[in-house]
Amino acid sequence: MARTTGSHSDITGPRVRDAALRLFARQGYAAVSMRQIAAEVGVQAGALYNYTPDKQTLLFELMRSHMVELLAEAPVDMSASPTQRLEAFVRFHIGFHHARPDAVFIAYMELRNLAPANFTEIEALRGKYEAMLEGILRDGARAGVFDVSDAKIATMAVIAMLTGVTTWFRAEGRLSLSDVQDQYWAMVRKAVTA
Amino acid sequence: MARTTGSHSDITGPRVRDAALRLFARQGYAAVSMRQIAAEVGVQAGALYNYTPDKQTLLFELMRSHMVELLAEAPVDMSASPTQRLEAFVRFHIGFHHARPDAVFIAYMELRNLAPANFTEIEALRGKYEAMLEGILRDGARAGVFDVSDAKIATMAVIAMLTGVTTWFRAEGRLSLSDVQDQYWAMVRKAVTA
DNA sequence: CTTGGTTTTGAACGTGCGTTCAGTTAAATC
DNA sequence: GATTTAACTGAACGCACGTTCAAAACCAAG
Repeated sequence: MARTTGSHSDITGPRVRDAALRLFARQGYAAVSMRQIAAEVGVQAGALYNYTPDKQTLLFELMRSHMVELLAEAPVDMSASPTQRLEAFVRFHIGFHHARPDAVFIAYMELRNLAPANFTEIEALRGKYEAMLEGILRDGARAGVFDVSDAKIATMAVIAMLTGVTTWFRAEGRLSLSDVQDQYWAMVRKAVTA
Repeated sequence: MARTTGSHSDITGPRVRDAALRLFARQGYAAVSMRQIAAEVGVQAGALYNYTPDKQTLLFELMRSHMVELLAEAPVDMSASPTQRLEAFVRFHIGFHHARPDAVFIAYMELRNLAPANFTEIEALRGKYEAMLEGILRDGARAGVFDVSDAKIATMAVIAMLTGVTTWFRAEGRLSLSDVQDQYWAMVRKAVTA
């Protein structure tokens, strides 16, 4: 057996995913060719097929790993109060998404380019994440500290609001990340508080 | 001069735009071919070029007419109180966007597929619309009825929240359009009120 | 029925697509 | 240094793309 360590694939593999992530986010999945990704990495198009069975799977894996990471890092502290849990969620969501603008863009924009089976799987992961927020809102409503007449609607409203940050916020600008987190938390808190 | 009335172009033109709107929204601009649009209309691909100089302009005109219509119909009543104006804006935004899900989808998802000059023009129109909301929030903050530490952030937050409705709301579901408008208005009101 | 302009067809253009694969290169092991 | 095998090249496959255009079809007016 030859070349098990120091293999180029340890380097090229991540570079393929990085290039695909960036290009898909900037131009859209359908508008990016395998040759473009290959050129970005510095190989020929054929070499990409050492790292993905096809273009569709490349997109799917990018989205899946993003969602898995999101779920793994989301704060879960059931001993905290609903208000504390909601604040942690809001700050986490903004911070996590801000650190991965390309992945966020893809996860929200390229759903329609997923093959049906892949779409189902990504949607299930997204559903889990939304359920975390919905649970917080329901617990708070039951405890009387939140006033949300429909937890599902409030969940969608808060997530849309938070995710929107990635469309305009740039850290070089007028505001710091924690400024933005503070202000969004203030708005969310007021919106749901009884 | 022959065939000035009863001309087919009066029929085919709108049908081309309708088909393009629907297909672009469902599959994305880059993933839709001119032949697909033509097939939907029932003509050959070449015939489309009687109605648009090229595919890019077809997308641009769809987006532009959507934004122009949005600006034309947005409520402007400077004699009303900031709270009343904000409520009218919230209800209008949800209602207008709900009636045009395909156009909304395109206007928010296909910006990156616009040629630079076209992008600039669409962004200018969007900026005008956002300025309407920002003006309401600033007026309310000046009058002391709103508490928004940064009107720009609040504008982006509210618009993202409202636009998110189109991603999940279907009128056949559990909730009516006015249910949704009521609940979003309740959340927005609480979020910005002093 | 003829005329004349509008609308559409159908074929063609060059280009780039995703993917495959035989062959080449290069590095780790013996 | 020979062997082994992972990694990559470069060419090719059939296909679909946006766009063009001469010719045909069509229809209202004269």
